[in-house]
Amino acid sequence: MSGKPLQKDDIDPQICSIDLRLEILQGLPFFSSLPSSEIESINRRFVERGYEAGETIYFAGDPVKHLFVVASGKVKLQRHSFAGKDVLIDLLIQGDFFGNLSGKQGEESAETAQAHTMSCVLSIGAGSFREILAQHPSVALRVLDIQASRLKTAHEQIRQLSVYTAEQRVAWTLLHLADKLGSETEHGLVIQTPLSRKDLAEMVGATTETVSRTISHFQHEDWVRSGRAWIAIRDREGLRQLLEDTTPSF
Amino acid sequence: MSGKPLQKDDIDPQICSIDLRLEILQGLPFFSSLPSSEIESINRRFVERGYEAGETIYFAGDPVKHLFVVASGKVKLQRHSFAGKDVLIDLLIQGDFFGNLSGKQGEESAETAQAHTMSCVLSIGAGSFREILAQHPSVALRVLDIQASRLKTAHEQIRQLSVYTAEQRVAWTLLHLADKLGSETEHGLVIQTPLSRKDLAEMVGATTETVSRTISHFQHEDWVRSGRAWIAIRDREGLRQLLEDTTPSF
DNA sequence: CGCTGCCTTGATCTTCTTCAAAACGTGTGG
DNA sequence: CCACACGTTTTGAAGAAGATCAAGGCAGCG
Repeated sequence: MSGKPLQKDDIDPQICSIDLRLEILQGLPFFSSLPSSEIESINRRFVERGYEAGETIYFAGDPVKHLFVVASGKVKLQRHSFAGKDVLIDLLIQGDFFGNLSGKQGEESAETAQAHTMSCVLSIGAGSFREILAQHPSVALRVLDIQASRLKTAHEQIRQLSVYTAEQRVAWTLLHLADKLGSETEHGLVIQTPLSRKDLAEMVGATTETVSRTISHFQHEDWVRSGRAWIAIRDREGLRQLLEDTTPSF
Repeated sequence: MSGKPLQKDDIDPQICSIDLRLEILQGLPFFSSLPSSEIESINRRFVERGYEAGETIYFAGDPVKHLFVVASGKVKLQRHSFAGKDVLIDLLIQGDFFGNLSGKQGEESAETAQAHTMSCVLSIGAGSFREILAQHPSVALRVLDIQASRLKTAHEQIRQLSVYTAEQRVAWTLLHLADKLGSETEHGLVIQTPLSRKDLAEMVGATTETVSRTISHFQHEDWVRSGRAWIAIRDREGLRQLLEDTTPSF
């Protein structure tokens, strides 16, 4: 066993370089159809900003006037409830957008956006983004597709919360995260982001204790390996079997 | 007490008249910005069809090639799990769209769409709808807004399932349905759709027994009045207080 | 008028939360 | 480099919420 299971996001202090910006914007699924000259002009309308891990980008209730795009790092969206019972709605990675997509200026966000790791985030005024969409229908259609697929994921999450046990939800969430963030290492398929028991608990709608017990169980079965804020999957099949008879494609 | 609490949807056998079609399409939030000549030409690209209550429009797993719009009646979207454990994801009313919004032809639906009451549904090929969107950016932007607001609702549902008790979820769902479908009658604010305990159970992620007990409780408090497949709300405040300290705006 | 399916109510059992305390890891200051 | 302190994680035991199993009641319909 050598070193930490999580690979450092080796990003310079200067995390928001111009080069990176252009590269990200070109790589965005919804801009990829545009000529690069057009992308460069769009690039000029974006503003970048770096965030420390844990720093808040905006709070639930704030009037949000911008659309944001994750250029590097990870951003989490969460909803709050009484007694600090938060829910982690989504974990966004490079290329994902969030914030105000709609025309309504100053709409209040229902979610808090927080940098989960050190991140670079691009932003553009909601109105400017709308102009781009109006000028480039192909972009609007791509954005629509992405929203549709997000809605699908959200619906699957609703189903999952409705019918699964806590253990099944943890298994499902780990498999989901592995698809999104997994990378092979000596420890197994490591989910490449620092993931505390609390984070996981807020994703599956359970307490940290329940998640801890569940992970312990998974470890005894040798399905996963885990430490402080990291998890690696060693046996996808084992986890998948927990969902047996219940898993559609998603 | 006179008659049934639910008002009949007084729609002729001929539920899909041409008049209705045009009226619906004009009333759609995303077409409202277009000149009526344009709407008439769009109208010609839609096909209508009536469904009996309980009839399936498409099954989960089917390749769906059309976008559908509810012209009259109610349509429910559900996801299935093992052992008949279904989840009622959404209840669509006049003007709501569903089906294949994306470009991908023949994409498999994750949901089953079923007529909850006798319904008239308009449909258009997914490709044709895309053409309309591409030609009319204003329409695309409106559709995008609607999707965004649906995503918001879905996220709120996720939060709710994560932190609320079954009783709170029932209360929340009733208030939500009252906003969407409520109409004042002598019995109170009646939710205008036949709503069985099973339907409610599938909406809140609980068993029919739990829902039944909860409704009984609410009735004893005189917050609601209910019978076979109908519910009326007599005291919004009572229900809302159950959500105390926990309710954001949504 | 009796059948069928929905709704209600009760008793028991499982799952998960809550409360509590100990073990562990990590970073800090001596 | 070690020791201490803090936050996270683990584990245990008790309790509550909800599911399940089971039976009886009621409404609508043939």
